[in-house]
Amino acid sequence: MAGGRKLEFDKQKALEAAMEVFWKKGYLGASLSDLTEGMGINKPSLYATFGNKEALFEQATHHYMETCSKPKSEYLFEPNTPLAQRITNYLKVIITGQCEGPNPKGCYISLCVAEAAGEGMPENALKTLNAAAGYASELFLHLFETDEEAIALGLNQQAAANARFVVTLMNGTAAMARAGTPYEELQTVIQNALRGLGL
Amino acid sequence: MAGGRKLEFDKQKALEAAMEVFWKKGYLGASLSDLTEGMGINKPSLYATFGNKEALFEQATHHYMETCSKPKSEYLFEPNTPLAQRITNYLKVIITGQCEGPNPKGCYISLCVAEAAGEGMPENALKTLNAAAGYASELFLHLFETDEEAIALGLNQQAAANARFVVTLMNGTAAMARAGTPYEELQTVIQNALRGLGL
DNA sequence: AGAGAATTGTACCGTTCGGTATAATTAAGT
DNA sequence: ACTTAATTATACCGAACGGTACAATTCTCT
Repeated sequence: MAGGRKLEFDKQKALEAAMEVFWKKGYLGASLSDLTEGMGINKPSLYATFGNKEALFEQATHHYMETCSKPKSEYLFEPNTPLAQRITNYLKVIITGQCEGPNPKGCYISLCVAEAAGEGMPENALKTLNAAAGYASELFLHLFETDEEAIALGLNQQAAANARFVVTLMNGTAAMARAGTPYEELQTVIQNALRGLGL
Repeated sequence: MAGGRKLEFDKQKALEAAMEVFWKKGYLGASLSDLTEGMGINKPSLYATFGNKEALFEQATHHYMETCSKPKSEYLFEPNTPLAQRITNYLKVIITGQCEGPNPKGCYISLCVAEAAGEGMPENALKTLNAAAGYASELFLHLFETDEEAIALGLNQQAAANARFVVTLMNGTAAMARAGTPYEELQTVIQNALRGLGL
Protein backbone atom coordinates (compact mmCIF):
# COMPACT_ATOMS: atom_id res chain seq x y z
CA MET A 1 0.00 0.00 0.00
CA ALA A 2 1.24 3.46 -0.54
CA GLY A 3 0.35 7.08 -0.88
CA GLY A 4 1.48 10.05 1.01
CA ARG A 5 1.79 13.74 0.39
CA LYS A 6 4.33 14.90 -2.14
CA LEU A 7 7.46 16.85 -1.24
CA GLU A 8 6.75 20.51 -1.90
CA PHE A 9 10.41 21.40 -2.43
CA ASP A 10 13.29 20.25 -4.59
CA LYS A 11 15.60 18.12 -2.46
CA GLN A 12 18.65 19.08 -4.51
CA LYS A 13 17.86 22.78 -4.45
CA ALA A 14 17.41 22.60 -0.70
CA LEU A 15 20.75 20.84 -0.29
CA GLU A 16 22.39 23.46 -2.47
CA ALA A 17 20.90 26.18 -0.28
CA ALA A 18 22.10 24.42 2.87
CA MET A 19 25.59 24.25 1.37
CA GLU A 20 25.54 28.00 0.88
CA VAL A 21 24.44 28.63 4.44
CA PHE A 22 27.25 26.44 5.85
CA TRP A 23 29.66 28.08 3.38
CA LYS A 24 28.74 31.48 4.70
CA LYS A 25 28.37 30.77 8.42
CA GLY A 26 30.29 27.59 9.12
CA TYR A 27 28.83 24.57 10.89
CA LEU A 28 28.43 25.96 14.40
CA GLY A 29 27.68 29.43 13.10
CA ALA A 30 24.76 28.21 11.03
CA SER A 31 21.63 28.01 13.16
CA LEU A 32 18.61 25.95 12.26
CA SER A 33 16.79 29.21 11.60
CA ASP A 34 19.52 30.23 9.15
CA LEU A 35 19.21 26.86 7.45
CA THR A 36 15.43 26.61 7.24
CA GLU A 37 15.21 30.20 6.04
CA GLY A 38 17.87 29.70 3.40
CA MET A 39 16.44 26.39 2.27
CA GLY A 40 12.87 27.66 2.21
CA ILE A 41 11.51 24.81 4.33
CA ASN A 42 10.67 24.39 7.99
CA LYS A 43 12.27 22.30 10.66
CA PRO A 44 10.18 19.11 10.53
CA SER A 45 10.73 18.92 6.75
CA LEU A 46 14.45 19.37 7.26
CA TYR A 47 14.64 16.61 9.86
CA ALA A 48 12.45 14.25 7.85
CA THR A 49 14.49 14.73 4.68
CA PHE A 50 18.08 15.11 5.90
CA GLY A 51 18.11 13.64 9.41
CA ASN A 52 19.52 16.38 11.59
CA LYS A 53 21.94 19.29 11.41
CA GLU A 54 25.00 17.05 11.46
CA ALA A 55 23.68 14.71 8.75
CA LEU A 56 22.67 17.70 6.64
CA PHE A 57 26.20 19.05 7.00
CA GLU A 58 27.69 15.79 5.79
CA GLN A 59 25.45 15.80 2.72
CA ALA A 60 26.11 19.50 2.06
CA THR A 61 29.86 18.92 2.35
CA HIS A 62 29.68 16.00 -0.04
CA HIS A 63 27.68 18.15 -2.45
CA TYR A 64 30.31 20.88 -2.21
CA MET A 65 33.14 18.50 -2.99
CA GLU A 66 31.35 16.96 -5.96
CA THR A 67 30.06 20.15 -7.54
CA CYS A 68 32.53 22.85 -6.51
CA SER A 69 35.84 21.28 -5.59
CA LYS A 70 36.47 18.16 -7.62
CA PRO A 71 35.37 19.40 -11.07
CA LYS A 72 38.04 22.12 -11.01
CA SER A 73 40.82 19.54 -10.70
CA GLU A 74 40.40 18.67 -14.38
CA TYR A 75 42.44 21.74 -15.24
CA LEU A 76 45.48 20.11 -13.66
CA PHE A 77 45.46 17.13 -16.01
CA GLU A 78 44.44 18.69 -19.32
CA PRO A 79 46.40 17.01 -22.14
CA ASN A 80 48.82 18.88 -24.39
CA THR A 81 49.17 21.71 -21.90
CA PRO A 82 52.37 22.73 -20.13
CA LEU A 83 52.40 22.16 -16.38
CA ALA A 84 52.78 25.85 -15.57
CA GLN A 85 49.76 26.64 -17.71
CA ARG A 86 47.70 23.90 -16.11
CA ILE A 87 48.52 25.11 -12.60
CA THR A 88 47.79 28.68 -13.65
CA ASN A 89 44.41 27.72 -15.07
CA TYR A 90 43.59 25.71 -11.96
CA LEU A 91 44.51 28.46 -9.54
CA LYS A 92 42.66 31.04 -11.61
CA VAL A 93 39.42 29.09 -11.44
CA ILE A 94 39.94 28.35 -7.76
CA ILE A 95 40.52 32.00 -6.87
CA THR A 96 37.63 33.04 -9.08
CA GLY A 97 35.38 30.68 -7.16
CA GLN A 98 36.66 32.11 -3.88
CA CYS A 99 36.18 35.74 -4.87
CA GLU A 100 33.31 35.93 -7.32
CA GLY A 101 30.03 34.40 -8.30
CA PRO A 102 26.84 33.89 -6.32
CA ASN A 103 28.43 31.76 -3.62
CA PRO A 104 29.85 33.09 -0.35
CA LYS A 105 33.44 34.33 -0.43
CA GLY A 106 36.26 31.99 0.54
CA CYS A 107 36.37 28.22 0.86
CA TYR A 108 33.69 26.13 2.55
CA ILE A 109 36.18 23.53 3.74
CA SER A 110 38.81 25.96 4.93
CA LEU A 111 36.26 27.85 6.99
CA CYS A 112 34.78 24.79 8.65
CA VAL A 113 38.18 23.28 9.37
CA ALA A 114 39.16 26.49 11.15
CA GLU A 115 35.93 26.29 13.11
CA ALA A 116 36.51 22.64 13.97
CA ALA A 117 39.75 23.36 15.80
CA GLY A 118 37.76 25.24 18.44
CA GLU A 119 35.93 22.15 19.67
CA GLY A 120 32.19 21.80 19.81
CA MET A 121 31.90 20.07 16.43
CA PRO A 122 30.24 16.61 16.46
CA GLU A 123 32.32 13.59 15.56
CA ASN A 124 30.82 12.61 12.22
CA ALA A 125 31.00 16.18 10.96
CA LEU A 126 34.69 16.16 11.86
CA LYS A 127 35.30 12.94 9.94
CA THR A 128 33.54 14.24 6.85
CA LEU A 129 35.52 17.44 7.07
CA ASN A 130 38.89 15.80 7.51
CA ALA A 131 38.31 13.60 4.52
CA ALA A 132 37.40 16.61 2.39
CA ALA A 133 40.33 18.64 3.69
CA GLY A 134 42.84 16.08 2.52
CA TYR A 135 41.62 16.11 -1.06
CA ALA A 136 43.64 19.06 -2.40
CA SER A 137 46.87 17.86 -0.80
CA GLU A 138 46.55 14.43 -2.33
CA LEU A 139 45.64 15.95 -5.67
CA PHE A 140 48.85 17.98 -5.91
CA LEU A 141 50.93 15.22 -4.36
CA HIS A 142 49.70 12.89 -7.09
CA LEU A 143 50.34 15.53 -9.74
CA PHE A 144 53.91 16.24 -8.68
CA GLU A 145 54.73 12.56 -8.24
CA THR A 146 53.32 11.23 -11.49
CA ASP A 147 53.15 14.02 -14.07
CA GLU A 148 55.80 13.65 -16.78
CA GLU A 149 56.71 17.29 -16.88
CA ALA A 150 56.73 17.56 -13.10
CA ILE A 151 59.18 14.68 -12.93
CA ALA A 152 61.32 16.17 -15.66
CA LEU A 153 61.46 19.42 -13.67
CA GLY A 154 62.36 17.57 -10.48
CA LEU A 155 59.20 18.59 -8.67
CA ASN A 156 58.74 14.97 -7.64
CA GLN A 157 61.88 15.14 -5.53
CA GLN A 158 60.07 17.18 -2.90
CA ALA A 159 56.55 16.43 -4.01
CA ALA A 160 55.04 16.59 -0.52
CA ALA A 161 56.65 19.93 0.30
CA ASN A 162 55.68 21.41 -3.05
CA ALA A 163 52.10 20.19 -2.67
CA ARG A 164 51.99 21.64 0.83
CA PHE A 165 53.16 24.98 -0.52
CA VAL A 166 50.38 25.16 -3.09
CA VAL A 167 47.72 23.99 -0.65
CA THR A 168 48.93 26.48 1.93
CA LEU A 169 48.68 29.28 -0.59
CA MET A 170 45.18 28.19 -1.57
CA ASN A 171 44.13 28.29 2.06
CA GLY A 172 45.60 31.77 2.12
CA THR A 173 43.68 32.96 -0.92
CA ALA A 174 40.53 31.56 0.68
CA ALA A 175 41.15 33.64 3.79
CA MET A 176 41.93 36.76 1.74
CA ALA A 177 38.87 36.26 -0.44
CA ARG A 178 36.66 35.84 2.60
CA ALA A 179 38.09 39.06 4.01
CA GLY A 180 37.00 40.83 0.84
CA THR A 181 40.08 40.92 -1.40
CA PRO A 182 38.84 41.15 -5.02
CA TYR A 183 39.92 38.72 -7.72
CA GLU A 184 42.02 41.24 -9.63
CA GLU A 185 44.23 41.79 -6.59
CA LEU A 186 44.40 38.21 -5.43
CA GLN A 187 45.14 36.74 -8.85
CA THR A 188 48.66 38.19 -8.81
CA VAL A 189 49.80 35.59 -6.28
CA ILE A 190 49.63 32.96 -9.01
CA GLN A 191 52.79 34.29 -10.62
CA ASN A 192 54.56 34.25 -7.25
CA ALA A 193 53.34 30.71 -6.68
CA LEU A 194 54.75 29.49 -9.99
CA ARG A 195 58.09 31.09 -9.26
CA GLY A 196 57.98 29.56 -5.80
CA LEU A 197 57.73 26.16 -7.45
CA GLY A 198 60.55 26.97 -9.85
CA LEU A 199 58.29 27.25 -12.90
CA MET B 1 36.30 58.70 51.39
CA ALA B 2 37.11 55.58 49.58
CA GLY B 3 37.73 51.93 49.98
CA GLY B 4 36.07 48.99 48.47
CA ARG B 5 36.92 45.38 48.13
CA LYS B 6 40.10 44.51 46.23
CA LEU B 7 40.12 42.74 42.89
CA GLU B 8 40.81 39.11 43.56
CA PHE B 9 42.32 38.48 40.13
CA ASP B 10 45.10 39.91 37.97
CA LYS B 11 43.51 42.09 35.29
CA GLN B 12 46.33 41.41 32.85
CA LYS B 13 46.28 37.66 33.44
CA ALA B 14 42.53 37.65 32.91
CA LEU B 15 42.91 39.58 29.65
CA GLU B 16 45.57 37.16 28.51
CA ALA B 17 43.23 34.27 29.27
CA ALA B 18 40.39 35.96 27.37
CA MET B 19 42.73 36.39 24.41
CA GLU B 20 43.43 32.67 24.42
CA VAL B 21 39.74 31.82 24.52
CA PHE B 22 38.96 34.09 21.54
CA TRP B 23 42.05 32.71 19.81
CA LYS B 24 40.74 29.21 20.20
CA LYS B 25 37.03 29.72 19.63
CA GLY B 26 36.65 32.99 17.73
CA TYR B 27 34.38 35.83 18.84
CA LEU B 28 30.99 34.25 18.24
CA GLY B 29 32.27 30.82 19.14
CA ALA B 30 33.45 31.95 22.56
CA SER B 31 30.57 31.85 25.03
CA LEU B 32 30.55 33.78 28.27
CA SER B 33 30.91 30.45 30.04
CA ASP B 34 34.03 29.72 28.00
CA LEU B 35 35.40 33.14 28.89
CA THR B 36 34.61 33.17 32.59
CA GLU B 37 35.93 29.64 32.95
CA GLY B 38 39.12 30.42 31.08
CA MET B 39 39.65 33.69 32.92
CA GLY B 40 38.87 32.19 36.31
CA ILE B 41 36.29 34.86 37.20
CA ASN B 42 32.52 35.07 37.09
CA LYS B 43 30.22 37.14 34.96
CA PRO B 44 29.64 40.19 37.15
CA SER B 45 33.41 40.58 37.60
CA LEU B 46 33.91 40.32 33.86
CA TYR B 47 31.29 42.97 33.14
CA ALA B 48 32.52 45.31 35.88
CA THR B 49 36.12 45.08 34.69
CA PHE B 50 35.90 44.86 30.91
CA GLY B 51 32.44 46.18 30.01
CA ASN B 52 30.86 43.42 27.98
CA LYS B 53 31.82 40.66 25.57
CA GLU B 54 32.42 43.08 22.72
CA ALA B 55 34.56 45.46 24.78
CA LEU B 56 36.52 42.51 26.15
CA PHE B 57 37.15 41.35 22.61
CA GLU B 58 38.51 44.75 21.62
CA GLN B 59 40.90 44.73 24.57
CA ALA B 60 41.93 41.13 23.95
CA THR B 61 42.57 41.88 20.28
CA HIS B 62 44.68 44.90 21.20
CA HIS B 63 46.60 42.75 23.65
CA TYR B 64 47.20 40.16 20.93
CA MET B 65 48.54 42.73 18.51
CA GLU B 66 50.85 44.30 21.08
CA THR B 67 52.23 41.11 22.59
CA CYS B 68 52.02 38.51 19.82
CA SER B 69 51.89 40.24 16.44
CA LYS B 70 53.85 43.49 16.50
CA PRO B 71 56.95 42.34 18.39
CA LYS B 72 57.72 39.77 15.70
CA SER B 73 57.99 42.48 13.05
CA GLU B 74 61.37 43.49 14.42
CA TYR B 75 62.90 40.58 12.55
CA LEU B 76 62.08 42.31 9.27
CA PHE B 77 64.17 45.38 10.05
CA GLU B 78 67.19 43.91 11.79
CA PRO B 79 70.30 45.82 10.69
CA ASN B 80 73.18 44.19 8.85
CA THR B 81 71.04 41.29 7.76
CA PRO B 82 70.22 40.38 4.16
CA LEU B 83 66.57 40.78 3.21
CA ALA B 84 66.10 37.10 2.46
CA GLN B 85 67.45 36.23 5.89
CA ARG B 86 65.22 38.77 7.60
CA ILE B 87 62.10 37.45 5.86
CA THR B 88 63.15 33.89 6.66
CA ASN B 89 63.60 34.73 10.33
CA TYR B 90 60.28 36.55 10.42
CA LEU B 91 58.34 33.74 8.77
CA LYS B 92 60.01 31.16 11.00
CA VAL B 93 58.91 32.90 14.16
CA ILE B 94 55.45 33.52 12.72
CA ILE B 95 54.95 29.88 11.79
CA THR B 96 56.41 28.76 15.11
CA GLY B 97 53.84 30.91 16.88
CA GLN B 98 51.10 29.41 14.74
CA CYS B 99 52.14 25.80 15.28
CA GLU B 100 53.77 25.55 18.69
CA GLY B 101 53.80 26.91 22.18
CA PRO B 102 51.05 27.15 24.77
CA ASN B 103 48.70 29.27 22.63
CA PRO B 104 46.00 27.88 20.35
CA LYS B 105 47.06 26.88 16.85
CA GLY B 106 46.71 29.30 13.98
CA CYS B 107 46.20 33.05 13.98
CA TYR B 108 43.78 34.91 16.22
CA ILE B 109 43.11 37.61 13.62
CA SER B 110 42.79 35.28 10.67
CA LEU B 111 40.25 33.15 12.51
CA CYS B 112 38.09 36.04 13.66
CA VAL B 113 38.18 37.72 10.24
CA ALA B 114 36.90 34.51 8.70
CA GLU B 115 34.16 34.42 11.33
CA ALA B 116 33.26 38.07 10.71
CA ALA B 117 32.37 37.46 7.06
CA GLY B 118 29.43 35.34 8.21
CA GLU B 119 27.59 38.27 9.81
CA GLY B 120 26.49 38.39 13.41
CA MET B 121 29.55 40.24 14.64
CA PRO B 122 28.90 43.59 16.38
CA GLU B 123 30.15 46.76 14.74
CA ASN B 124 32.92 47.80 17.11
CA ALA B 125 34.38 44.31 17.09
CA LEU B 126 34.47 44.51 13.30
CA LYS B 127 36.30 47.83 13.34
CA THR B 128 38.89 46.57 15.78
CA LEU B 129 39.37 43.48 13.68
CA ASN B 130 39.73 45.29 10.37
CA ALA B 131 42.34 47.59 11.80
CA ALA B 132 44.32 44.63 13.10
CA ALA B 133 43.93 42.72 9.85
CA GLY B 134 45.57 45.47 7.84
CA TYR B 135 48.70 45.53 9.93
CA ALA B 136 50.67 42.76 8.20
CA SER B 137 49.89 44.07 4.72
CA GLU B 138 51.09 47.55 5.57
CA LEU B 139 54.17 46.12 7.24
CA PHE B 140 55.33 44.29 4.12
CA LEU B 141 54.21 47.09 1.84
CA HIS B 142 56.40 49.46 3.83
CA LEU B 143 59.28 46.99 3.78
CA PHE B 144 59.21 46.44 0.03
CA GLU B 145 58.78 50.14 -0.71
CA THR B 146 61.48 51.52 1.54
CA ASP B 147 64.08 48.84 2.25
CA GLU B 148 67.33 49.49 0.41
CA GLU B 149 67.88 45.90 -0.62
CA ALA B 150 64.24 45.47 -1.62
CA ILE B 151 64.54 48.49 -3.91
CA ALA B 152 67.83 47.21 -5.34
CA LEU B 153 66.13 43.92 -6.10
CA GLY B 154 63.18 45.67 -7.73
CA LEU B 155 60.67 44.40 -5.18
CA ASN B 156 59.36 47.94 -4.84
CA GLN B 157 58.13 47.86 -8.42
CA GLN B 158 55.23 45.59 -7.45
CA ALA B 159 55.36 46.20 -3.73
CA ALA B 160 51.64 45.79 -3.17
CA ALA B 161 51.43 42.53 -5.08
CA ASN B 162 54.52 41.15 -3.36
CA ALA B 163 53.17 42.14 0.05
CA ARG B 164 49.84 40.52 -0.80
CA PHE B 165 51.65 37.32 -1.73
CA VAL B 166 53.43 37.10 1.61
CA VAL B 167 50.32 37.99 3.59
CA THR B 168 48.29 35.46 1.65
CA LEU B 169 50.83 32.78 2.42
CA MET B 170 50.82 33.71 6.10
CA ASN B 171 47.05 33.38 6.17
CA GLY B 172 47.58 30.00 4.58
CA THR B 173 50.08 28.83 7.17
CA ALA B 174 47.65 29.99 9.85
CA ALA B 175 44.93 27.81 8.35
CA MET B 176 47.28 24.84 7.99
CA ALA B 177 48.57 25.25 11.54
CA ARG B 178 45.05 25.41 12.89
CA ALA B 179 44.25 22.22 11.01
CA GLY B 180 47.13 20.53 12.80
CA THR B 181 50.09 20.71 10.41
CA PRO B 182 53.26 20.58 12.52
CA TYR B 183 56.01 23.18 12.28
CA GLU B 184 58.54 20.88 10.64
CA GLU B 185 56.20 20.30 7.70
CA LEU B 186 54.91 23.84 7.39
CA GLN B 187 58.32 25.49 7.63
CA THR B 188 59.27 24.25 4.16
CA VAL B 189 56.98 26.79 2.52
CA ILE B 190 59.40 29.53 3.51
CA GLN B 191 61.83 28.47 0.80
CA ASN B 192 59.03 28.46 -1.77
CA ALA B 193 57.97 31.89 -0.58
CA LEU B 194 61.46 33.34 -1.04
CA ARG B 195 61.69 31.89 -4.52
CA GLY B 196 58.25 33.25 -5.24
CA LEU B 197 59.57 36.71 -4.43
CA GLY B 198 62.65 36.19 -6.55
CA LEU B 199 65.02 35.89 -3.59
C1' DA C 1 34.04 50.58 65.61
C1' DG C 2 31.25 52.28 62.05
C1' DA C 3 30.04 54.23 57.47
C1' DG C 4 30.59 54.02 52.58
C1' DA C 5 32.52 52.05 48.33
C1' DA C 6 33.74 48.29 45.52
C1' DT C 7 33.82 43.17 44.35
C1' DT C 8 31.92 38.89 45.07
C1' DG C 9 28.47 34.71 44.41
C1' DT C 10 23.84 33.40 43.28
C1' DA C 11 19.93 33.51 41.08
C1' DC C 12 17.43 35.23 37.50
C1' DC C 13 15.87 37.91 32.96
C1' DG C 14 14.19 37.26 27.93
C1' DT C 15 15.89 35.10 23.73
C1' DT C 16 17.68 31.65 20.87
C1' DC C 17 19.67 27.15 20.47
C1' DG C 18 18.93 22.06 18.37
C1' DG C 19 15.26 19.00 18.26
C1' DT C 20 10.39 17.03 18.55
C1' DA C 21 5.21 15.95 19.55
C1' DT C 22 0.96 16.80 17.66
C1' DA C 23 -2.44 17.66 14.54
C1' DA C 24 -3.91 19.43 10.21
C1' DT C 25 -3.08 18.62 5.25
C1' DT C 26 -2.38 16.13 0.82
C1' DA C 27 -1.83 12.38 -1.84
C1' DA C 28 -2.00 7.28 -3.42
C1' DG C 29 -4.21 2.42 -3.35
C1' DT C 30 -8.24 -0.40 -2.70
C1' DA D 1 -15.50 6.98 -0.62
C1' DC D 2 -12.29 5.38 2.69
C1' DT D 3 -8.18 3.89 4.66
C1' DT D 4 -3.28 4.58 4.88
C1' DA D 5 1.05 6.86 4.26
C1' DA D 6 3.70 10.88 3.95
C1' DT D 7 4.43 16.05 4.42
C1' DT D 8 3.08 20.15 6.32
C1' DA D 9 2.50 24.05 10.04
C1' DT D 10 2.27 25.23 14.85
C1' DA D 11 3.62 24.96 19.18
C1' DC D 12 6.48 23.32 22.42
C1' DC D 13 10.70 20.98 24.99
C1' DG D 14 15.07 21.53 28.09
C1' DA D 15 19.44 23.75 27.65
C1' DA D 16 22.49 27.47 26.76
C1' DC D 17 22.94 32.14 25.14
C1' DG D 18 24.43 37.37 26.61
C1' DG D 19 23.47 40.20 30.29
C1' DT D 20 21.88 41.90 35.03
C1' DA D 21 19.57 42.64 40.03
C1' DC D 22 20.49 41.80 44.40
C1' DA D 23 22.44 40.79 48.53
C1' DA D 24 26.45 39.21 50.93
C1' DT D 25 31.22 40.09 51.47
C1' DT D 26 35.52 42.67 51.87
C1' DC D 27 37.95 46.55 51.95
C1' DT D 28 39.40 51.88 53.06
C1' DC D 29 38.60 55.86 55.39
C1' DT D 30 36.97 58.57 59.33
